Amino acid sequence: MGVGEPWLGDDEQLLWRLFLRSQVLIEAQLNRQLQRDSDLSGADYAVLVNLSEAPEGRLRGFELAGALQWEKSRLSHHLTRMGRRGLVRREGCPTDGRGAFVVLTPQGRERIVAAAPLHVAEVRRCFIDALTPQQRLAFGDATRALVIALERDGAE
Amino acid sequence: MGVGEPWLGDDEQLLWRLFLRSQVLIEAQLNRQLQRDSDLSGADYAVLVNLSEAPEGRLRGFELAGALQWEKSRLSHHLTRMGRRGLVRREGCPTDGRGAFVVLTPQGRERIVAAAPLHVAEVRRCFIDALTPQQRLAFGDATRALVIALERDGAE
DNA sequence: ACAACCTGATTGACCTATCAACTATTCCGC
DNA sequence: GCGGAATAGTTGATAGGTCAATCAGGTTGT
Repeated sequence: MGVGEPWLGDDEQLLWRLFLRSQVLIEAQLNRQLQRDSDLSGADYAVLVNLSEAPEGRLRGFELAGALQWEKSRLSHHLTRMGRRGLVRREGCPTDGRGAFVVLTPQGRERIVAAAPLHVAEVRRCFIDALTPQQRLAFGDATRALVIALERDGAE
Repeated sequence: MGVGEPWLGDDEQLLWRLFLRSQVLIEAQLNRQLQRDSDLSGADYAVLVNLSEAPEGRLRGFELAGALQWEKSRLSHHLTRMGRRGLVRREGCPTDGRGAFVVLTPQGRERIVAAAPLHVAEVRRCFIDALTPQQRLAFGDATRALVIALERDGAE
């Protein structure tokens, strides 16, 4: 036994399946809301939030990719599509010839500013308000432990 | 402010971002492991697990779609691809002319039997063992509340 | 019996994600 | 400074996901 049993116990199994299910449900719910109210995908929203929080609405590609935990090629394709819709723009980096800045356009900023309150309200409704204050504390504690373990693991 | 503030407080914001991040990280980690060790995607694995737990490794399409919470068209496309790889097979339903059974092939069963212990070990390593027993209890409690709220919401 | 409707499933078009290969630039050791 | 390794980003092929349309087979009401 010592190091950990190979199989999961019933309670562990249940916990894991609950977690998987919560992910699927909440992602679906929030994507629906974003699409319906703001014509944005969850991916679009995540990109726009990151840019809008950066100074002058601009980030280097690799910074954005890191923040989102996306592959560079996914980011590149996605930015091309968002560029076509006028949400972002690419700009060369003067100090590093390889690199590029991703810049929020004025329309992009308008869109995220309009979308955010509606989205936040949905997050509150589906997530925050579904938990008691005690549950929120305990949940945050456990989730933090999880994230820390996973990030240590991923960093290597 | 009674009904709930429009914006999220710092602690709420943090909780939400932790949750999002935990989802991204754990999904990525487990998909990587499945692909590397067993040449299966998370979706493949989920299908195979459901079939292998069903009597005789066979389920009606709509049952499988329900269990996975997938759209029928997603399932259909995915089964076509898995069929090409010899993991599953379709079979007509004698008692309902519209319907079809999805059946685990012998190779499919081999694959899931080989994949499961490795995958479970990774779930244990990344998820179960990253939490203390107290954290697991609290996490399960909160996640259950979340799932219940989301399912009530989705059902209407 | 038969029309209207519902259900289980498939298809095709389109959008998104991943992987491997590639280009261009910078960094580093010597 | 020069050759090799590492880094930033793009591209194209392919796999996966969503939506709307379709189809065949059941179900229900009259």
